[in-house]
Amino acid sequence: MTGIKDVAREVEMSTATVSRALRGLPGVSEETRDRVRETARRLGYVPSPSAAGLATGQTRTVAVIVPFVTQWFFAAVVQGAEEELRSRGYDLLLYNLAGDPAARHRVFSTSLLTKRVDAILVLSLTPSRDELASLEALGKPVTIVGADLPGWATVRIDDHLAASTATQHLLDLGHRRIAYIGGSTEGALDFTAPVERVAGYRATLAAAGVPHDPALEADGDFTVAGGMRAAAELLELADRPTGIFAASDEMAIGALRAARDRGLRVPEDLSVIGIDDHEMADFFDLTTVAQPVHEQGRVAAQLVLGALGSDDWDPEQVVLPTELVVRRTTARPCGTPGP
Amino acid sequence: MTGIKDVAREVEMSTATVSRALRGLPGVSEETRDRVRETARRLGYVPSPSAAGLATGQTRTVAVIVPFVTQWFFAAVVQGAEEELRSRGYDLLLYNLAGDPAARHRVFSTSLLTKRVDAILVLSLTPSRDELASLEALGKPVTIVGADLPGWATVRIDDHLAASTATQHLLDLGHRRIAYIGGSTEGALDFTAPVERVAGYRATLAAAGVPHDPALEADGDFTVAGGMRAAAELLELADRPTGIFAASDEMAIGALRAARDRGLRVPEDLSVIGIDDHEMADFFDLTTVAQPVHEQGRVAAQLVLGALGSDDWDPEQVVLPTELVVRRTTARPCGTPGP
DNA sequence: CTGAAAGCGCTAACAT
DNA sequence: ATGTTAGCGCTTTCAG
Repeated sequence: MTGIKDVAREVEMSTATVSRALRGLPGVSEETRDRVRETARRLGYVPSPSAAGLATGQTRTVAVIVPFVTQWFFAAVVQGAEEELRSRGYDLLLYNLAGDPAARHRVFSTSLLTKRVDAILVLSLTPSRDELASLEALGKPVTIVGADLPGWATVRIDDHLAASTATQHLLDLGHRRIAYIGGSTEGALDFTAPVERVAGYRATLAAAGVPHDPALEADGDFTVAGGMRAAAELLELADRPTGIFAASDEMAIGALRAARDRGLRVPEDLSVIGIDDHEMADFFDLTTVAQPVHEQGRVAAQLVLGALGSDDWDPEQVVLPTELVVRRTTARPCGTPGP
Repeated sequence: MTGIKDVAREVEMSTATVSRALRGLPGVSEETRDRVRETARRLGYVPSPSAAGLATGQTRTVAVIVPFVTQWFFAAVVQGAEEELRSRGYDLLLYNLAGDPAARHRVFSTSLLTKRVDAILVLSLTPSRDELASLEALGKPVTIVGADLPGWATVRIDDHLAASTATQHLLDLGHRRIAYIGGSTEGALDFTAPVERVAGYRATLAAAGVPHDPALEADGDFTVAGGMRAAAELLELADRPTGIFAASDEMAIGALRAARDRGLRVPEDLSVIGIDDHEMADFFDLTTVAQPVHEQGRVAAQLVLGALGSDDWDPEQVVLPTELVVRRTTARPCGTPGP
């Protein structure tokens, strides 16, 4: 295994010079730098991250904590973050919680991450008070994707607005019986999104003078199967909804299926709208409120890397825009006169 | 930041003893061990991976190289691997190629990974000759998921058999015009699967005495959109197929949509079968050949960790079973008498 | 069963 | 512009 000493010996210089030359530090003649670079390349020299890390206290690695990699949304955010990190020479350590509370506890509680990474990206889960304290205690830059946490660096969409946009779209089409499929607003993995989205739904309905009907709110667990179950219930209601707003595209897709199973036509008998603009949304002709998924990963990585640069970091709160994408699962309810 | 010295001072012992005690090495009295453990816990001591790595030459980290994290299959394999690795105290460094040839080249060519990880997991992409040479040169345990590479540790399914099972299922139902949607068999990310699957399809057809028709083979790029495009072409054929075998569920789902767009009923007018048992397969009532996805990740991790234990490693080739899952997208072609 | 001391491979002051 | 000299925090002989 060739080390820095081998390179130094070869160019007949000290390891210090080699180190400086290779890292582009000032105080090395151009000629020396070239010679060192060339020699290092020829010898196949690769610096040891362990040694460099021990000497500098930096690992050039960031931890990405994600609830479920298998969910498209998270995978896409991870991908965005990975691109940005790699382009800046950072490695990405993946911590997949996969709904395991023990895993979650381990990752947050012990300072497992302290000496392992330079910064942390937390995806779409709101850390508990204790967990926030642990994160803070790490004394490392942390960026949270998908949560609204004053004082912390966050990147997210305006969930309240997104929900409002979706609900308003249905209202504008003439719907009044509008159901909501969301996720439980508490639990081991408590996102901010569920809370804000249901609030946006309610507020928009209220603003339109539509009375709130708790029977129209169902829990779809943010999965296709859950969305299907929830929609099935809603569609059994005596006074069934004419429109369903699902807080995620996956649940909306489940709702589509539930409608089909009952012989309901979409959008003639039932309108369905989601949030995300999932990979498969176009495929399902699903009307949705699109959010920049990949972009959230990139921006989060940028934020956290920015912090690594300057020492007086001001945790920024980035809110990325959403956009209504009208496809073919929403229309005026039957019997409504056209515009 | 509390280090091993702090713990040593506290228990009034040498750092050597503390190190031994904490790592469960022999030669430490039970009493001392307990006291050290307790003190370390109290002080919130966490060993520095950089320092330990420098001293031992081990990083307790494994690299996982994946073509696209956003594809469910890969994400699921990663999740399986992550669980296994974490349970054994290893960290997972994610390298997402995302179709970027430059990224791929960087990861494989330079010995970037040499001093960074103890072992490597390569998912579902067949390394080129050069890449294999680089991997070999690392001198670290490597396990490849989804490829059949004699001499290397691999875990995969029998792709030929899976394709054969799918094709035979269609044949058994009475289909004769059976189309195949696969992926290009060459390219930057050349999997083993495409090659083996198309071969299985052809062989099974041949064995049944069905003449080979190149017009019935289309490229679906292993994506939903690609599957839809490919199926659209196939269904425009004058003598169109009565059955479509897609080499992945995502392409099969695309085919389903293409059929629907043309007003074809599935399975009455067209049978469709895939491979994977994708998360959404059940939802689409898709008949498929299921493969153990999560399991492949776990087993791959086990293999590679096993290698880390013993020094005379015998690279094992694990083939996991597949299973035909008949749902409701396949049936006898119209006009065929029942059994 | 425990301790002293010598590194692991690199970086960072401080010299020159 | 380059070299010398200490470490970084842990593990590991080798002694005792």
